Amino acid sequence: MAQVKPMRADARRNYDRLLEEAAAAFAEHGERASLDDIAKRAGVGSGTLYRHFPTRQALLEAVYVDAIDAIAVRADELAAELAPGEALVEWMNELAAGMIQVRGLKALLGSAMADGGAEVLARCGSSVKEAAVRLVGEAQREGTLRGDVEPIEVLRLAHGVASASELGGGDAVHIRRYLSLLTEGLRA
Amino acid sequence: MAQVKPMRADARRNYDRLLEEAAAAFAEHGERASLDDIAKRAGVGSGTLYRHFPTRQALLEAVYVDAIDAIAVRADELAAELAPGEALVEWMNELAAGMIQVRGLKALLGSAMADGGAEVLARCGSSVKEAAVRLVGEAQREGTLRGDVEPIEVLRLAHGVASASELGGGDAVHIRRYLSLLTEGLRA
DNA sequence: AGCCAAAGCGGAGACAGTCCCCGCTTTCTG
DNA sequence: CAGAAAGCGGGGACTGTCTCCGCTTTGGCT
Repeated sequence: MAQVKPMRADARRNYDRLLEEAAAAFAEHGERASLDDIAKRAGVGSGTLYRHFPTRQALLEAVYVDAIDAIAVRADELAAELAPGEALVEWMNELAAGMIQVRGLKALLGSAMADGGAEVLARCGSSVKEAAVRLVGEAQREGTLRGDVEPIEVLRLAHGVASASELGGGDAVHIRRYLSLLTEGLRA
Repeated sequence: MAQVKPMRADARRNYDRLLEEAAAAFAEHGERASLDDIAKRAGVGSGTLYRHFPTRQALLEAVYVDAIDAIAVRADELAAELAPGEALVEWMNELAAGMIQVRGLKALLGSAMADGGAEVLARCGSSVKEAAVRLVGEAQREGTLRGDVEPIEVLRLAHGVASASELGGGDAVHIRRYLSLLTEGLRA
């Protein structure tokens, strides 16, 4: 998705600098870090920040595009290594872990998975959705995943697992535990 | 929990008025409604609001004590009407529905279910926790619920179900669906 | 090289929210 | 009914968001 018209050199410089500082600030202070502060740290005026990224959401999206793409790529790696059913569960595990560890990613992906959130994050959310479609399809063809489960449901359940795990501290043990309760079911 | 020393008449009046307006404001504008605005609507200064409720959390807690108690009471009603396993599932369903419908309740109960959140909401959170202990115990004794599931895990899973359902619109159909996927498990 | 239109910058400032402080008012007590 | 204590309230400091517009930088063009 290269610019149709290349950015002016100073604009490009500021854009990159902002992205860099935003990543640092979000990592340090959480997804609610002050935007004006990010601008200051990047050595630009706040107007410049808001021109490049009209909303906090837009900035978060730009910052986490890489993390989101990595999640989508990871789906294919797992599909190549493991049986379809295992690949799906392992992917959900990594997806939930990513949503917890990378601060702000859960809310961001959440809005991509929300009912009318299609347009908001069309670009980066879609690669994750496509990955889900593939993994779910294969697991169902294999016969280890319930046939009536939709890919979007799997994504939302991963979000739910992340939410539940977060309450317990959000470490790997909790994620595996709640994911296992989901895959196995609560029935005796 | 009556005051050891009764409140002064004007203090009591303001307290009640604030609670009333806060409930209206949270219902209307969500849990992030302006606190100064609530004070204004209640006809008191912001200082008065902050004296009675030092944090937003404290105000939310006070507003939703009733809703939370109702959830705890509902556990016993369901236990009397249904088989233990069904009572637990139905309660989780109502718990998740409550967390979505009563705006702010999900975040509030979330902090009560969080790892170190014991003290924060000791009072109103504990009645819910005790209800969970009862329902889980009976369902396990009956043999319809996995024996290794902890009550706190059930609460966190209800929170997770609410999170997942919210992404789909948060209506009753979604809640039942995600809860059913959890109880039955994802395996074919 | 030098010009100049357009692209882009940046920070002042309007606005909204949170929360504290402390002089003033109301209530309760004897 | 007076005095002390409890409580009030709103001004104001502070932080964050976001816009506006005069000024600067850039890059194509000669």
